[in-house]
Amino acid sequence: MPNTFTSESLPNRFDYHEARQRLYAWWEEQGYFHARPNSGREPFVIVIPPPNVTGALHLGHALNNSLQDILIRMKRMQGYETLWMPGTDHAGIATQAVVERRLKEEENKTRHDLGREQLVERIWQWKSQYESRILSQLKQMGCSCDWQRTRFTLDDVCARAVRSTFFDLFCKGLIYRGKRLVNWDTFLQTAVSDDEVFHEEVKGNFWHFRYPIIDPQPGEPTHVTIATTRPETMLGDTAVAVHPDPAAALEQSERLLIDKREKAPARERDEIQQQIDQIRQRRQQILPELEKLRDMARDGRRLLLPLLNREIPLVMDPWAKPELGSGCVKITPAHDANDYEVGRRQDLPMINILNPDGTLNANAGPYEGQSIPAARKQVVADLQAAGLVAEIEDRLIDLAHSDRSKTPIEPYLADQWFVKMDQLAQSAMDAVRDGRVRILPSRYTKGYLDWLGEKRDWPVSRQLWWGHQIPVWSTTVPSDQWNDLRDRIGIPEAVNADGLFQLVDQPFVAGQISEGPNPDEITVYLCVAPGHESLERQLEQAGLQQEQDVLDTWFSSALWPHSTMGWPERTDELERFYPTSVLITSRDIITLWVARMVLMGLNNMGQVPFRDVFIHPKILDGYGETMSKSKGNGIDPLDVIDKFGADALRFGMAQLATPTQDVRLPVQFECPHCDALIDQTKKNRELARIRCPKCGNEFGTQWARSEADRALPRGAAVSERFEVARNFCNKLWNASRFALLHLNGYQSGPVVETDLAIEDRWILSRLATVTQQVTEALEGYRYADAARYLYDFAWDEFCSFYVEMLKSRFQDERQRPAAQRILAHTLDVLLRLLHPMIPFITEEVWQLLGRVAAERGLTEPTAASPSIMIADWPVADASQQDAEIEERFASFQAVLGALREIRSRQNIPPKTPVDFSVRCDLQTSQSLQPMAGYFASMANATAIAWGVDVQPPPTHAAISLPKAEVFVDLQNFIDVDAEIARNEKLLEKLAGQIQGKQTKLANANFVDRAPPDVVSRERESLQQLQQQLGAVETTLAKLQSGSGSGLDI
RNA sequence: GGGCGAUUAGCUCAGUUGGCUAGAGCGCCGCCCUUACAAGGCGGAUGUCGGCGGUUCAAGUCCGUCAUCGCCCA
Repeated sequence: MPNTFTSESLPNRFDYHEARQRLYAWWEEQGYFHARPNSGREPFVIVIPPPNVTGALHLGHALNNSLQDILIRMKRMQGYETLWMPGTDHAGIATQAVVERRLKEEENKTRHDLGREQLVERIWQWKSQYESRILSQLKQMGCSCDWQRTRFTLDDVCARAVRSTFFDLFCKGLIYRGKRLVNWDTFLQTAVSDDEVFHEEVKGNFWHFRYPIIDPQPGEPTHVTIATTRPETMLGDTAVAVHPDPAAALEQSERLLIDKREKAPARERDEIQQQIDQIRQRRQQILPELEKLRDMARDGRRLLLPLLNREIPLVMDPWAKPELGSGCVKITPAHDANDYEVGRRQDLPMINILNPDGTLNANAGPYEGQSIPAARKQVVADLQAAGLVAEIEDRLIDLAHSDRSKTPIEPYLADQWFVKMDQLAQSAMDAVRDGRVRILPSRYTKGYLDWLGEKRDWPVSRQLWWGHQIPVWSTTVPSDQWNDLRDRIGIPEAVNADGLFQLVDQPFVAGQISEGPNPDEITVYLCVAPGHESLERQLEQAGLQQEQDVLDTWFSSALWPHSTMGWPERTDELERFYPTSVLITSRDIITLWVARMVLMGLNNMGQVPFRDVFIHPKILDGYGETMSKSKGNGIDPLDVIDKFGADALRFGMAQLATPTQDVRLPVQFECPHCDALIDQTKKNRELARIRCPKCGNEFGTQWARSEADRALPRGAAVSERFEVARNFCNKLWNASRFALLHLNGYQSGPVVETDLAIEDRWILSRLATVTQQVTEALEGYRYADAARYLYDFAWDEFCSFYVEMLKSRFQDERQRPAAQRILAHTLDVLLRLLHPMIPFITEEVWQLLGRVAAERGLTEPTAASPSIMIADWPVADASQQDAEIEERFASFQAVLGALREIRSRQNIPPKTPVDFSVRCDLQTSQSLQPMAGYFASMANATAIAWGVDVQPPPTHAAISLPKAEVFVDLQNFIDVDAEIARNEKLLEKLAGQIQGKQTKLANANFVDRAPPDVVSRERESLQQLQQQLGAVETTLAKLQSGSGSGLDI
């Protein structure tokens, strides 16, 4: 390959598609991503928050992973042995739901048609498809993960960790089985967690029913009225409750309302007053009856549950609210969360009336076999026939739906496995409280601690087929066969208080004895340690069965920081890379995942899983809504990469990563015909086809289903926010192109002090500062700051000034060698600083630069490393930071700016030269005069006079700067009116500012009490303003007198 | 109901611990296809910093309050 470049050999746009694939493959080949536990370097480790294999990655993942890679790449360059552990999560319910839904849609089959084994096989197929899609997305983004270590939460290594953990917790007595009211998805036939439930208001009714009282005494009510939104649940009623002290309860709510009324703004008071009046009314109207019912409840009186004719007690419980409805409430402990609590308090039977598929079971008597809606209709009709329906109200009902199947959730009493959380949660709280784990930004700490502080036991079983099957084998025997069973499988005589034991001579099986489902039955649960399949077979031969349920996905995710490294084996990886350095994730899984990782890490490893948790913002669309496929406002990172390049995607992400909690990213459709960007609206995002307003052609969207729609070319959803980053990359490419074209004949060698021009010293000073700022910003997770420092430096300083100024120096044979060395060095450092954010373009330029300038450096040039990925991270050289030079340069920039402004205001064509003079002190003129050539090359302006005594030419435009006045001779072009207008406006502005300062300085309080340096700064600035004002006044006077008598004053 | 956060230019956002004349990108206006870059260059216009009150010599920044919006928990 040639070692010189021509403008033909270097395209003026970076071909990011071609370079991305070539460079990534090369990096991987070189093994740069692979971490070696025995390198002796200090480790820096991140485990990826494993994406769900449910679907492809979206922009939120792109943000999350960009931030991880940026940090990993910087740390790698800083000399750490870096490990970025990749992998994916099996996402139990989500993935199974997706596959089941497709099964239904495409083959009209349910999972029961397939059976467990086949369904799981289908899900594995889905998994491998999406896993490779996800990993490919990460690779296209440039992520430098250690792919040789890729894990999956359901693979053998992770499975072993899960089993070991479960066995350990079981032995410690932290696992138990219990009844619990769960959110039952009747479609998927599984419990779903609260996080997988969404609430939606639907139209419904509030039915008021009357339950007869058994043998009412004279003067007593004959019926109790209750109300419900779900009539069929009355079949599971086991009591009706009345408040134990309705008078006190009414009084209390009245007090609260009065209190609220006092504090409320005026316009809300009326409404509150109405509520108070209502309570007072109730006290008159229904309190006597409620008190009577309360007394009857105390006497143990009973009601007859209609339709089933079951006797149920009237109980006293504060859950019954005298201020609502009739004041009495039906209690259905097996189908309502609040009633469940009442049932526990009052020791009521809990009658489950549902089958797992949502039909009614035998407990529903004549309604057995009906679906919920059918039963609801029938129950209402039957009650109506019996004359027991008091009223039917229309009402909006807040109904829980399953996120996965979109069907209504039924509260359902089921057997579940739990993890006791008290000690585990405490350990995770302590780790954050004492600083072993830092959560950043720190405001998220509170949520973490509050959540753990509730110490609610963790239900870990899921009625699914996709996941880690619970490693427990059980059997139930009548108590008279207990001894037989005990002998058969070797249960010891002695068990501890919780019924825990270890099998005789068998340390790999722990067990627990508990009551069976029926009286006089005993159930024994045996948990088997991993790696003992023959024991499992023996238990099965002895008549025990393995639990059908699988574990909550988060159970395996919680182990991720150590399971991925091979725990429970004591691997080199664990030894070297645990605990990890930082976890980078988004706030919605702080409790679900982060907290659980901390407590599991502490339980299994005795050490926290990571030092820092960095929480990055969440990406919303332009309307402030979370992006999702179902809304149609999601963006596929690959579409962004396609349009703007992976570097632009990453740089854009870094720019977004501010410490706020959300960032908005307006979404556009890209017309596939003309590339126009069309703003996405709430309307058009739901359309299957859109007509481009620019070219008039139609394109399809993600909603295209019909054949005609699908035949249209697809319009990708992207965001023009990445355009900024793409333009930046292009700017960098072209600055690099300039450098490469001008480094012909480059020879490495030390740069000596006398070689340095002011602009060299300036750019080196700025470079040192930026190096320091960027390093500090990234180390503090301030990505957006780091991106801004680099953007501003590269564009506004390196390109706009330094490169511009080099153009004339390259014309000079004597200056060229040093200028080339400094340019090569500056570009070299800049590329390295930018590499973590925009790895592809920086590597490409690095390789090209290596061909013309293989050895680079200021004092001791050395050979550049073969890849920028493994080049040293720049270290700021404080000795190059020079405040005085920066100040001098700022004066230069100010004068240049004044010249350009005057030119522009006066509409002087760029090619027309102008003369100017500068009135300033000696020091300023000495520092600016040597830059005369740059005024010529950058503003096409020639300096004709410098100094204190400079007088403006007769016809001129002037700009007054803090340290100088710039006069441009305008005898050929002046536009007097424009100049007068500008000066008048300026005059007004200056006068206002001076007024403000004068008032401030006239204030004795300010002068006495503000710090002296602030006061003197104010004085100085006032003086400068006054000076500028004087200059403007003079100019204005001249212009005005001149305008009457022609231009040539 | 409790908690967290946001509100700064037409749009998307920066503005350390209160202290020079509140910034950027996009968009807009004017001039320029200048041999690194029109995905560019040069210049310009645009803000009662959500409202009200308070603390302070000094408030976009601190406190209170109201309004609007978002998220989390119950």
